[in-house]
Amino acid sequence: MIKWSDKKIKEFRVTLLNWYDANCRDLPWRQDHEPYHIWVSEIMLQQTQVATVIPYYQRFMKQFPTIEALAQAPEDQLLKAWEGLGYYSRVRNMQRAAQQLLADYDGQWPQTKAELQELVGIGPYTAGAIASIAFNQPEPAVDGNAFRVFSQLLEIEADITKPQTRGIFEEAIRRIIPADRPGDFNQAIMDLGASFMTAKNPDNVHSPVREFNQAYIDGRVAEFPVRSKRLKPVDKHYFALVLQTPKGYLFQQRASNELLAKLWLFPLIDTDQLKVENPDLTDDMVIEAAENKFLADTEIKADLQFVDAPIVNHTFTHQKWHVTLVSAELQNQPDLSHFAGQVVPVEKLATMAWPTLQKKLWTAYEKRQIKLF
DNA sequence: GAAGCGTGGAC
DNA sequence: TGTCCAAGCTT
Repeated sequence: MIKWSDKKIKEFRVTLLNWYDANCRDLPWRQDHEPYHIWVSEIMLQQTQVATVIPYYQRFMKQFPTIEALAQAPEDQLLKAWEGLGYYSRVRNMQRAAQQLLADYDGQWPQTKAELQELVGIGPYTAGAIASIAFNQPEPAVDGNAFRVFSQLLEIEADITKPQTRGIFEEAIRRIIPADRPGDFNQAIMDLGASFMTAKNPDNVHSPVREFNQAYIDGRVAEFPVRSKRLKPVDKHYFALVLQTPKGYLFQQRASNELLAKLWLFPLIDTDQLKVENPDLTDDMVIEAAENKFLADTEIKADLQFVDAPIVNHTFTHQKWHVTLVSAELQNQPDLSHFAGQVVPVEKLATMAWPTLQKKLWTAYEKRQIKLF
């Protein structure tokens, strides 16, 4: 498959690793090869930029310095430490894997890629990264950087969004990766992909591996990697009800099978669904219908004076939410025995793990215009 | 195998 | 504002 001669492969390794030795990034998780450190960093780095991860990693390591600390941590503390990173199942899975490591492996890490992949949250990329960086195994670690770099070096035209394409890249990399420094090799590819061979505005003129970059030589860099287009996010519409009571704010927990699973948000009403259930509903009646539905569902007996309706937009990977925020202050504590949620005192708000949407809702709430008349 | 899952940076 | 992408994994 790969056309490179043995001589060219050797020259590439030397060129890449010499460059890496002189120019590798000084990152907090590169201070040692502790599998726990490599693991936590790799999980955080999934679909997340290095600059974003650094402060999270440093705080996380202070708070949960060992596998044991991670395994024993209360989930709300873990989620608070993960707040704002997104893909919250990552930290839940990581804790499960930590417990798995202690229970099934007596805290001793398995060192092969296949065994590592058995742990929840560790897929082919992360298993390859841990195996090569922490355990010196000659395993490929194919992330977005590796897809981009090798697709250009070797002009691989397979669509990288297809699951089966990974194997093509892994096979090629297995012939190139050096047995003596596999971890450095994989990390060098990632540093290359983050510096010269970037997705946007690459600088191949100064790239240390420009002579090996067939796509660059052929003037075809922009053609690689081949990737099918992603779908546009679907629009969704909600009302968020901010209810302040003497004992605190009302929150509802997201279901475990939906977006932002098990996180706590202001109560939301799906107004798209409301319109499906009641096709005659006009736009200016939706707000009242939403409020009435909420009061009916919760059996809260109160004369709510909702004010304002700022709209908070938030885009997830597959959905674009348009959330109209309405708020009311209840002077007397209502009967909440039929309310499926919790009342959070003001002083406890800061201990909750708020996804970015909830932060935006809170900001909009604080900025709301108080109508005096 | 396709779809679902968060967020922020860069342009 | 829109679009693409970033050290992907699970179902």
